[in-house]
Amino acid sequence: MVAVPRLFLIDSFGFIFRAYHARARSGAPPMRTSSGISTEAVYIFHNMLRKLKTQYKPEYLTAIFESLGPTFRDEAFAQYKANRSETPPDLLSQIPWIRKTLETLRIPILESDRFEADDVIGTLARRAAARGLDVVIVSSDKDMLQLVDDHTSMLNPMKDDMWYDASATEQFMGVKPPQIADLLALMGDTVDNIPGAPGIGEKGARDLIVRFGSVEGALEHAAEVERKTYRESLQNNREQILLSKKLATIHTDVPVDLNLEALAAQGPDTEALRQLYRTLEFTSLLRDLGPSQPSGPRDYQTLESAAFEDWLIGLPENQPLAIAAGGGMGETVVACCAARGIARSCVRSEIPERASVCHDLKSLIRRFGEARGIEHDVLLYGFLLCADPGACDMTALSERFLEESLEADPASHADAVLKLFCKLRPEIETAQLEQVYSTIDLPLVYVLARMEETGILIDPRQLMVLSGRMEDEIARISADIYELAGKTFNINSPQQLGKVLFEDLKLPAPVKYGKGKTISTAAGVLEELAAEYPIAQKVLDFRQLAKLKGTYVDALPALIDPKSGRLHTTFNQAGAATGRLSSSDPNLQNIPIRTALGREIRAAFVPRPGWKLVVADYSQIELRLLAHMSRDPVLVEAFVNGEDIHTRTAAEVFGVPPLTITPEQRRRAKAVNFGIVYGQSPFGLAQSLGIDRKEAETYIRAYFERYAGVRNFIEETKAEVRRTGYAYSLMGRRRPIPDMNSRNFTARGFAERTAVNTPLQSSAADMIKLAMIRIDEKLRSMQAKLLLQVHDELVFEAPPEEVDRVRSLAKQEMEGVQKLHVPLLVDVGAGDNWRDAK
DNA sequence: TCCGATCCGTAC
DNA sequence: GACGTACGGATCGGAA
Repeated sequence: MVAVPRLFLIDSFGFIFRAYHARARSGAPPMRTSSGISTEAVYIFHNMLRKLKTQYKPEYLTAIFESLGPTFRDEAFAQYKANRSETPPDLLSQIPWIRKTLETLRIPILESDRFEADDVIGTLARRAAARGLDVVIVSSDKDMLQLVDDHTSMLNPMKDDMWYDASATEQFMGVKPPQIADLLALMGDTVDNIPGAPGIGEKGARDLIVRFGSVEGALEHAAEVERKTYRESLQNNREQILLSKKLATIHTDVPVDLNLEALAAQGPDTEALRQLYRTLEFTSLLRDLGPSQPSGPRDYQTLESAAFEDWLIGLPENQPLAIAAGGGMGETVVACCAARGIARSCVRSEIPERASVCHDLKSLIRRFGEARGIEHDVLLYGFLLCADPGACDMTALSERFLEESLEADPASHADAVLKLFCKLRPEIETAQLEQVYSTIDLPLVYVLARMEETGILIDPRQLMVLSGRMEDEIARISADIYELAGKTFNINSPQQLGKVLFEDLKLPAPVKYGKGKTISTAAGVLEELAAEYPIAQKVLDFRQLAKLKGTYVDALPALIDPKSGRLHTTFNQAGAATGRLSSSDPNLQNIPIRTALGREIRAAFVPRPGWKLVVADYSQIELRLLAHMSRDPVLVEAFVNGEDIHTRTAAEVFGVPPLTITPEQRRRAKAVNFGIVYGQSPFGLAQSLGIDRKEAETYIRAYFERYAGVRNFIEETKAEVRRTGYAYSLMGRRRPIPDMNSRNFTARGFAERTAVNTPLQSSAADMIKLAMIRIDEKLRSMQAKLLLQVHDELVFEAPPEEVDRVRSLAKQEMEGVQKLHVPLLVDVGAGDNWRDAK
């Protein structure tokens, strides 16, 4: 006997909903990638599909969806089965991935924006059966069983691949398949919002349908029903019951075509599948696929200038052109990629105006002076999506998003840049990150490029003098330490130092040993010993001097660019997970300020001769953002009234009038405020204040009693991040926080603190970036220059006649950058060096 | 000889 | 274990 070909009809949303809710009910934490994409439903759905294909080898199959295009998000999908609780965002966000999965598995999607999936399935089932096919409905919805007949069966993948033919259906439901709508009409279905007959449950409904054959039969013979509640329910709810049957009945005659050729089973697109697994971090599936083909551009030519130019000119108008630069500064190779696999390279010293896509626009601008036409920077795209500073160089982006290792030549780079653009740009749009990109990150590139190019002047002679003095002091302190230790050793080696202090000299070792083999000699440990053991204080003094000398006093002069005579840092826009900038080579965001010696170093940062440095810094920006986001009345009031926030906190926590607050009380309140922003624990606060945990606990308790709005904000923020997997800034920048549901106590605690801190730090970062863009715009018509950004501070250089304008411009733009529920305050100062300008 | 891990300390 | 975000210097030990 020749087997009849089979058509599998997959009830996609029904399966997805049930799979998702089964997991949610189980209380298991949601499955996410390290970048925060929810993947649980995708994974389950994918596995179901794969099993379906391998186990049953259907000749034809298709996945039915409810609706078409982007509207399904807002309308059809959200309202799918009105009684279902609102679609959780982490399920909604998986729908595009599920569709992508179907595409890569080459399973055709059928959807209709006008008819319910049930009706489409019903209609297709009947039409296929009429053409002599066997139909298998893949669903976990018992409503579907009404479609079962001699040619149509149902497979429930949620229930261990239970098969339902006509007899199994009758056994399972207690009625024949055509009677299932009748059964549901009486018993109702809360999930599908079918009211049913009040007072008649599953058992009663089954008995009635078996006895009378149908809803209509039961209604007609209602008077014969012995049980009073049933009888009256039938008699009194006639309309509702008939409506229920209408709702429960699946239509088999909606106008959809059955195009069998389009539904023929095909093998998956293996390369796309590999990429998908990579993105979704389905590592075991990835392994099953085996190794990928290495891929550079297939068509790669090196051209002479003229031919290269001709090629560029010949490219279609709106085709994206990716660019990458290679070679040393002397011989610069520019490679362009116009379409996948097609790259041309040429030795040139400028960026073609035609180029529109790159990786790290700022470095191109620094290198070539200009890069006019570039609108897309895949470095920034990648970072906006994953907020992982370690994942955004070309190598990491290729690994992470393209599933391939990157080859070294510029043409392969250009090729990969284009591929990344094609992949990341749509993700930026679906993640609603386009706004942040176009209003903040992209325009900031040009501002930062100018700042780096300008650089800042330091006075090396001042530092040389300082270096000599420190050298002497270090020698003296070293001698003292060796004297006290009774031998010489390398004080810079924590290992040797620990042995000397805690083994040779037998100082009381810290309770907490270092994680590894060494005993901690950290400052906190030494501080506790300093009062009793002079050597501990000496080591602290040594450390401070050695640190400042090595890291700043001696290092900075060596980094002066001989061409400009200035220091040119690199600002990394993808350097901090919160969206803050980072600075390196040299890092000018950690120049000392706290100690007198440190301030000496700061004093070596000077304006060009005759000019002034102007410094503008936000006062308490993160606490103000906390006030804004939490709307805590006490915190808001304090800022609105322009109070000293730490004094006010002290007054609240200690329960006394602000005027009676002692400096020590204020100090403690300040630590509490810091702790709040960083997600404090009693232990951390105790540590930072040198008090015991109990006392720290009483402060925290008192704080949250007085600032209940802050406590609510913290709890709500954590809940939100737990639910969505992301922390967001006010501007919509996001950071995946994957560990909120970790079973690992430490990892979860860390995630929770990050979840609270990130919205504050990210929003502050976005705000100062926006202010920089606006200020830079106005500075274009002036001589003054923006030189540095240090998270909440901007440093300018201005000729004397522009100092006042720069001061007021900075203050105005920074304070007015964003309207909050509390005022923003910016302090401005000017002076002959960085220390004195503050 | 180089490179990464570790410890430590600087900034906001 | 324990308070967020970075960068970098010095040491140390293993790999090349």
